[in-house]
Amino acid sequence: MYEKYVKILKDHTLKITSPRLEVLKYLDEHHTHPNVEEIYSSLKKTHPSLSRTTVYNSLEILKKNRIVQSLAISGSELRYDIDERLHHHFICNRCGAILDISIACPNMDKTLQGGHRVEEVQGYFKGICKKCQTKEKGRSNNG
Amino acid sequence: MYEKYVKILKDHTLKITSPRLEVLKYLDEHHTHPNVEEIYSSLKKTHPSLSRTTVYNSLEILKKNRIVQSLAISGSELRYDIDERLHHHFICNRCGAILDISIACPNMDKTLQGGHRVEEVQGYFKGICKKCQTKEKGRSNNG
DNA sequence: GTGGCTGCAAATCATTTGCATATAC
DNA sequence: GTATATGCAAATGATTTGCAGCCAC
Repeated sequence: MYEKYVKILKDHTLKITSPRLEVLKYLDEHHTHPNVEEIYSSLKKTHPSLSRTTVYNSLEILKKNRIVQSLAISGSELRYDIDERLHHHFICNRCGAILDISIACPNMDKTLQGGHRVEEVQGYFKGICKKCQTKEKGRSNNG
Repeated sequence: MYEKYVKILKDHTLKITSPRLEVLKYLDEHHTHPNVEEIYSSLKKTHPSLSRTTVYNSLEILKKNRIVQSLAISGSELRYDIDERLHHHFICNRCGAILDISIACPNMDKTLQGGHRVEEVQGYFKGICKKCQTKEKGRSNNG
């Protein structure tokens, strides 16, 4: 059940603790780009002693080890994602859904014109998702 | 002196107020991607009655009118920029500088694979800027 | 004249910090 | 056994809100 996550932590020489395994499992099973509150309140149900601080701590160390990445796309709070390289994100300005975008952006992991070394690229696409467009058509074009 | 900014506001049928003109002028003259505090404390010197709230309000309405854009690139606070379309940003993880990147990312202003309508694209490139790389070489490769 | 804007103080909300206890190795 | 992680409560810091007075149009 947890071997997969144990392995990930071991591979990065991180201590194996319950909160880290749970956070990792949660992100692996929910590719919805949850914020801290969502992760916390969900895990709290089965692990009542869990604290928000620990969720923050766990995410922080997973992030430092490039196991997860944080997204500032929503504006108000950070959202988290298992860090599979080379994908970007779309946020719907209507419903707030955050979707993975698999187009490759050129110039990743390169040195830019000015000589700046790029270590990470995040592409944030904002607009109206398919679903919300359909809804709009449905009720003509008012509101 | 302010005609340029008056025109911008008029073109968007916004009321011409001193805070709006000053914020606009500040961003036009400082392409450093300042945060609210920087804008506020700078303008406060010459306009002592200015309030932080008004800076927030002004930026908000300028943003709604697509005259400025906000960047969530720094993590902790929003940074602002005169909104010239089609440019992206690089942040140096060492010194925190935010630089304009002029490469064009494909797939802007298009409909993505999933049928999502894109209205805005922000590319955040993170790494080590030229200057900081030079500094590092200077002192060998420790610390 | 009036609706929208400004500016103040208080509230909110995500995140961080300090610290005592617990636990992985 | 010890360094590190957890969990609690309090602190911080950016941003928002409520509201009274003011000003652009």
